[in-house]
Amino acid sequence: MVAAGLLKIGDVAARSGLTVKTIRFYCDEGLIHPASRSDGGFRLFSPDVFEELTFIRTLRALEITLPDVMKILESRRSGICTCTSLQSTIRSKAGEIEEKISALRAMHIELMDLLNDWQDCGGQKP
Amino acid sequence: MVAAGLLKIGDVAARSGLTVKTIRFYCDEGLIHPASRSDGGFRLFSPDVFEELTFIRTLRALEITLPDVMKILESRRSGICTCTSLQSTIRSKAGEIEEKISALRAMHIELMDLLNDWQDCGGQKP
DNA sequence: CTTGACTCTCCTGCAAGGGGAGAAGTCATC
DNA sequence: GATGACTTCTCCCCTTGCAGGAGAGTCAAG
Repeated sequence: MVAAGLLKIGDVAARSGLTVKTIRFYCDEGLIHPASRSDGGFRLFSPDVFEELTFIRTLRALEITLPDVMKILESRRSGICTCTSLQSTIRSKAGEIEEKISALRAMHIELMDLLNDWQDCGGQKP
Repeated sequence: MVAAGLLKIGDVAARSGLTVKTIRFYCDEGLIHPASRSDGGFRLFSPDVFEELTFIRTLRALEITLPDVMKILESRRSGICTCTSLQSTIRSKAGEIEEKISALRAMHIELMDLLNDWQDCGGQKP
């Protein structure tokens, strides 16, 4: 063990449910930062990273883009209240989700209509 | 005009609502085929292409992938009844859409809960 | 014949990572 | 201290469905 309490990327991946690739990618993108590096160059993470990764996962599940996630994380870290921007981001996402839901509903109805029309196809070319 | 009744890619784009880039891309991918080429190499399309492009747009709006779209188009062109494969494709897409809708609903509820929890933030760091 | 609009092919890039190569680090054991 | 198994490192290419641009060639009109 290189340092007490610090975790290697594989441990972080296993406990967070994300892949090593993804965590490395988030580091490269500046979303998270390893607490330090081992002498050999291994990324070493503080356990605090799990809270951040959970936060990131939540935002990503809402299809918030990585640049937006980064902005929110930076605000959060800087101690500036992100309530307003976060709320507006989330509110707009909620709106997008509503739109998507109705678009999908319309699609679903259209699909069902299509299937009904073809019930009696009988092997003919459509 | 190089040939009577044939359209250049720009005309097809303008009337179909797709971009020139997209049409060229569909040609490259083999989804559609120009009726011929001009001596200088311009793609020339029969007006029949609009029907196919409309069909493609419908399938794409359902988020059916281009390879799947191509399969369906090929079956359609070959005269083989595509009812079965088309129906199964569409049925699975309908299933996916249902899943997406419920996932989005869950997200939406989660978002609303989040927003409600933050009603009384009062400028504090979350 | 020239001009301007259109089109050609080829290359690069996007989101959000995944896959793999080849080299190097780490840890436990002998 | 050396070995062997496992992990991690960086670097590069792949994905989907196009968009953007470079540089060159084509078309139709004046």
